[in-house]
Amino acid sequence: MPSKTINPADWLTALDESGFRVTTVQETLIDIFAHSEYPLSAEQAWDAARQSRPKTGRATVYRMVEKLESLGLIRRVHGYQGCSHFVPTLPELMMLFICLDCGRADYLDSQPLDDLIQHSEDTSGHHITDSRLQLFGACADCQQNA
Amino acid sequence: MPSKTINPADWLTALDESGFRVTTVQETLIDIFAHSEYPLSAEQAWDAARQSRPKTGRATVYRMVEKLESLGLIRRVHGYQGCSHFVPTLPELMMLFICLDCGRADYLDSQPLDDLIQHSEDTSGHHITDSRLQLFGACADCQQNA
DNA sequence: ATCCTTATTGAGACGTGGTATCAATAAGGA
DNA sequence: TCCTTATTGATACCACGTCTCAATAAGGAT
Repeated sequence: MPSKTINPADWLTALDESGFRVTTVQETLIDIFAHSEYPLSAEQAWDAARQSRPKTGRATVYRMVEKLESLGLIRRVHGYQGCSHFVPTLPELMMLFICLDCGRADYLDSQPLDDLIQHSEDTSGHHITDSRLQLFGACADCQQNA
Repeated sequence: MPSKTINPADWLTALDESGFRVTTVQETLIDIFAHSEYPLSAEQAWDAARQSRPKTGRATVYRMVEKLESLGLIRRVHGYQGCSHFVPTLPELMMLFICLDCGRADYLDSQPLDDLIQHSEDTSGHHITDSRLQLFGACADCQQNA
């Protein structure tokens, strides 16, 4: 499982540059998402947030998740315990693999997907503007330990 | 947009052969899903069902959707107005394209996806057991009429 | 055709995930 | 330090989906 290189400070900068105020809830939630190896739901993030910041409100967490997603900092994982879990986005690595044993996310080079999209456009005549691909299975580690 | 070849009678046969009783609600709902060119939510299917069969219950529709999905007769569309819309499954054509203009579903040959998965397994060492791919954009027709 | 068993249904209560409202709080520029 | 206003927290609310259970209706046996 490759190590992730995510810097919470960059996320705060991104929020700041988008014209949002930087608050303590944000720092808390960004820390939670940026450091999670596992897909997290808003509800789970709320639980986590209240451990260090008990008065954190539920709506705030949902608003924050929406904001982080719209800024492209976190991505929704479709089909892992529903469609409401999120993982941090890694730039340039858009293909997402989730291990169904340990639950961890892995990021794969998106070039094959880009190629697939190009090929599909060429053969179908459609103009493809958005895609989502989710891969599930057993990661290399879990296969070995099975 | 290629025409679909879906036969509602086959769906009833599939239910019958799976040991389920064949009922009038089923016929109604199968007709609705099998003939829809657009992704349909359970709620929408419920509305449609009550037009011809007013006493149809909500839970029944949800149960039926679950059954049809588990039999592989309909597929969930991820990321088009949420993740709770369904389209009929076309065997062998697993890649799904949704036009964001007209909303219609189109089915693409899944070979490129199979290749992508094979390639990802080879390069990542993960064993991939499940995948979902959704493509969105403007279909050939809508591009022309734009 | 009729009966009998039991899967399926319909109605409505319920639960959960997510949103809207609004007064209170706190960023951060003046 | 003050002032404006974005953000927050509490809570009411809503939508989607599930559970329960008595009533219904498939469909095999007679």
